[in-house]
Amino acid sequence: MTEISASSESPNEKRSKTRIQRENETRILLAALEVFSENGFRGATLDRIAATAKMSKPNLLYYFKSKEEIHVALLTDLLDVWLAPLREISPHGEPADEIGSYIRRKLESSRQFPRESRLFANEMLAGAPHIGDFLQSELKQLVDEKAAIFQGWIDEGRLAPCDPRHLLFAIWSTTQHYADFSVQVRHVLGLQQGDVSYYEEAVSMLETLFLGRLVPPVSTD
Amino acid sequence: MTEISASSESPNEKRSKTRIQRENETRILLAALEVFSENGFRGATLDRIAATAKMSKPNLLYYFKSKEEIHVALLTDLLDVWLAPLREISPHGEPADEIGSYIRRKLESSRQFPRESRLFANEMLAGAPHIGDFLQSELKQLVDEKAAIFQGWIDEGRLAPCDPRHLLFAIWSTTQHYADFSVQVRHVLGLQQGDVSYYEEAVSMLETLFLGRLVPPVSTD
DNA sequence: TATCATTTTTACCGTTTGGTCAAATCTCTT
DNA sequence: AAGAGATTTGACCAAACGGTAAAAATGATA
Repeated sequence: MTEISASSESPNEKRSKTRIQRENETRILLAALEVFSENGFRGATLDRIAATAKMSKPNLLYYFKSKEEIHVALLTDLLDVWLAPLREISPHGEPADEIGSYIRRKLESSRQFPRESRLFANEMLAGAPHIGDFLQSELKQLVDEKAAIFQGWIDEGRLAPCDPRHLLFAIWSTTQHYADFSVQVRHVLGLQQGDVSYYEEAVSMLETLFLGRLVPPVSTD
Repeated sequence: MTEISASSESPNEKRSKTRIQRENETRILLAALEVFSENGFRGATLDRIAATAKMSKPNLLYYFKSKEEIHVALLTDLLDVWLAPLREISPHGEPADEIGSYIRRKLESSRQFPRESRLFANEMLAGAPHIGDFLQSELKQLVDEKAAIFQGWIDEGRLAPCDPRHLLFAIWSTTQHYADFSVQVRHVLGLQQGDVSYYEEAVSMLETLFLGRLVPPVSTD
């Protein structure tokens, strides 16, 4: 398995990109996101990606020289999206505000980028063969940093005692669930295919859950 | 896509099973669980399943007549495992006890059957092509029933006001996360491959989270 | 130990898969 | 309008894919 490091485009490592190049690369990446996020890396096929992108397979391979290269390109973009909401947590705000807005950012991310979320989930389920390094280095480092902030709040009595890392796990899982398990959510709630109206209820539920007791000075009554 | 309904075994629909038959079917199912749970239905191959089961592919197909039949057999077994903890929730207990023990049952299920959990997650990510009916009928019905219990508690002031279905989503996601995203959990916590020592911390975190405020009369101090 | 059903293997089949190649077409610049 | 470079296509390939047929090997039973 090739882990991601430096991304290199296919036609002409150097010269700036053509209009057609830019258009087609986005089309391919969009189609690939659709297919990879549904079936995972092994379950996806170049034929399906090409068909979704309305493009012949050899033409697709003119822009990305392998299935893996497309996947790596998607994952690279994804990791920024994934980390962005976490980075914003500040040690200077009120715990309730910081956690509350982090939850809202993550939920918003689930609503806006459900396929990216499923792409990430698929990679996890497969054992993170392509982004293991990222998890161990970049992510771990950022989590350590943010966990320290939480721990500080706990020590000051501004946050209920708990394991900061597991608090993050709880936030990640509950928010991503609405993207990754949206089929189940919709079926249980009796909603149609494209209906994502449950996000308002989700915000309310998760704020009640995470801010109700974990952050003592705040009352949600 | 074939939805599951009645399961039929391959050799001899009627006569009782041989020792060899029983042994080989379990070996196959175990190997298939390993492969399907990592790569999903499309990403899994009969060759890999056969290799994992230390069996030739035609021999494997002597016991199950298609890839799909193996998958259906696994999903059928899975659904019972998945529903069991939910069924146990009783309207007669204390909200804090019922929710607390439900969380512990779900966490225990994640620890004991992580591959089953990932199999389920893969099916969700793919859009539930095989168990869509189950979600809409059996699961929805059971959820409606249990949600009514929660709603009763809310009306009696024994549970903080919230959407009962979304409360269930939160419990499902947080508990299953430890099985489905175990790679991420381990990497972030800096643990080794097989190390699942984080489950104790998880119990503690989730009890703090779900029982801290949602259930007012109980104090976790 | 002979017999019969069960189990396993070997050799295969048609299709799908990821990927290549050279020729054909298109686009942009001059 | 012509030439060069960028783009697209059709024909193809070897390997992997899900699955089959029939013979060979094994197991149970009398």
